[in-house]
Amino acid sequence: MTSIDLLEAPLGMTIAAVERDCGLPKETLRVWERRYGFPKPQRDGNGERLYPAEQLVTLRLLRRLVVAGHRPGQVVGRPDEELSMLLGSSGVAVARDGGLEVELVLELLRTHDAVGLRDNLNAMVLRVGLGAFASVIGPGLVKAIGEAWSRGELEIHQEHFFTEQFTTVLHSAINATQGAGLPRTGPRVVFGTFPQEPHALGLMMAQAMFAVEGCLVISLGVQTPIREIAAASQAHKADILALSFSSIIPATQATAGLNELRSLLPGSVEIWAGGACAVLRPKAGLQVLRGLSDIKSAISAWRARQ
Amino acid sequence: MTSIDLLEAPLGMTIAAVERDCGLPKETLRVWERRYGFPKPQRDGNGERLYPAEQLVTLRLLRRLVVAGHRPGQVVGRPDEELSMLLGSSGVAVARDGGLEVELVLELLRTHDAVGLRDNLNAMVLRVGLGAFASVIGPGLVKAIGEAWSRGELEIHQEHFFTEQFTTVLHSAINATQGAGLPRTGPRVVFGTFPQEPHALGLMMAQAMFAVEGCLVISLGVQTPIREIAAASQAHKADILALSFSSIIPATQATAGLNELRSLLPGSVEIWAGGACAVLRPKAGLQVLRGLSDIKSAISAWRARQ
DNA sequence: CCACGAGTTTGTCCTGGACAAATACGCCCA
DNA sequence: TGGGCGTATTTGTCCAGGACAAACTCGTGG
Repeated sequence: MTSIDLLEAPLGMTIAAVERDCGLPKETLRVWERRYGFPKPQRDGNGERLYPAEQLVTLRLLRRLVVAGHRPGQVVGRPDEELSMLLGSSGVAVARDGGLEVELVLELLRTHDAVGLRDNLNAMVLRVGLGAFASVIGPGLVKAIGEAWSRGELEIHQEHFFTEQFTTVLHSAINATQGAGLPRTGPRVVFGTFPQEPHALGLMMAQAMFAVEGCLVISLGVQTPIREIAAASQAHKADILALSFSSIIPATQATAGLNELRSLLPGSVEIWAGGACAVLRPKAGLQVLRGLSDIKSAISAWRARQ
Repeated sequence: MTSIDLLEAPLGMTIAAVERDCGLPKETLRVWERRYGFPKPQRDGNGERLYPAEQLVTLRLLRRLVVAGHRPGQVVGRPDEELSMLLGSSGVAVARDGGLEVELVLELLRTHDAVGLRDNLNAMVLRVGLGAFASVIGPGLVKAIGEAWSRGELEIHQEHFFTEQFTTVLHSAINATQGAGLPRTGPRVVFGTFPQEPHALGLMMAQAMFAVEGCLVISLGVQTPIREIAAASQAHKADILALSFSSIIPATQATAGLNELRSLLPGSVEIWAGGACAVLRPKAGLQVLRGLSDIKSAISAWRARQ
């Protein structure tokens, strides 16, 4: 019941707020400070850590590097410029290659053009179709905006605003595909994420991909306890349970959770996992999709199996 | 990097697994053990806690009770039967007065009828209009489902599922009102909630009410830092900043945050607050809306003032 | 009946130590 | 030179027990 970090004081954010913001557990933040001398937060009157904004920027960089495979001992403590260089060189080629759509959306965000953003997102769906929007344009936008944010080129509120608009447009399109009377030719699919996984956009884009293939999509939203996911899959008589993993979820927890789910569900329910979490491995009773574009063919394969 | 808590070992689950499963933070689990003597997990060879399955069942009951308002000191340590009874009786003057829509939706949730729920929600919007749906039916549904959940009549996953469907339908309707070319006669309104406020449904219903009145709605979603809310309001040249408060946010923090926002924003931006948080009081530069139905007349008053 | 102050409860934070899983490194052998 | 394998280092997570402030309860007085 310690003070909630409202009005994120100019002095800094509490350790809990940093955990939320950067996705680094409190324990890791403390042990990094002990071992590497960074982060070095100030302390409030009660000796509690207060992380200033600059260190948050560095921590976000560090997290991306660690996720990308660098070891903390090698990168924690280096200056920001060096970290950015490492990030740039560490594969994934920043390269503003996003295409026209990405440039357009970034410009609309920079100019705070709410009307333009909504109209253009809706227009993109109509122009290229929901499938291409959700599997190509959407991931490109999400990636580019995440990178722009971690480079400090976008404010938090601009990212929030984008997420909200994107969500609205996607929900609207998904709802339209599922209307009464439309034929349903595909499997019943239940969607969810693990309790530690708050990232909703990947899940929604996956939903869209299944929806355009004529599936019945049943979403639980994000952060559902594992046995609730299992219970929902059975209650809805799902053919497939689709789970989304971003890179923030530790690989060990992802595999542990998947194992538990597999043991809770009958073999008739297939489990499909996808997302940026690169460490997932297919095994008996678990199908791993490398990207949103794989969904179409995976559904075809499922149909063939029936 | 501790052991993977795979398939709920017969000996028990690690503390991290319990945190995920029950939603109780590790620190709370340890301090409950220290203070109340429960939970009392076994220890592995290394002295680490291993929670047996029975204690997990109790912990899930306890969490529901605490969320429902019971204090840990009163309930931790009681036998399971007693806890279940408390859960059953904690319904505060139930009164299933919800009307036909509420009964219908509860029944659809009980029978896990995904298609029926979506079709009926969409049909309700068409039948009564978005305004009545968002100000009358929506709040009734949310309230009834929250109560049913706290009585244990609905599972967590059923509530998740409802939230997701309701969100999709509402987003779809809001998106339709804001299409290109439609006339906009009302103010520009930015929406958000404070960082401690994760409840999105109230915010979305408010959005819908403003949208049907011809406003330009610009949502930041939930849990935006206060100075990001202020920055967004100015960047989007908002006429009104609309904030939603559920009852989970302490009144002191709500007022403190509102004061800070008022001081950050120019007088030309009105601040409107609403939601279940009953303690809000209007003051200079702050308008308090008692319910979603007040929004229509408040917008008329705003128009008259211009 | 409501407001206010003292007392209790409760969640979160702290330190510094420990350990096992994961990773890197050196070595031997082909 | 290159590929397995045993050892050394790194790193995330856990532990105990103490502390404190926010939130809540309850009794008192206007």
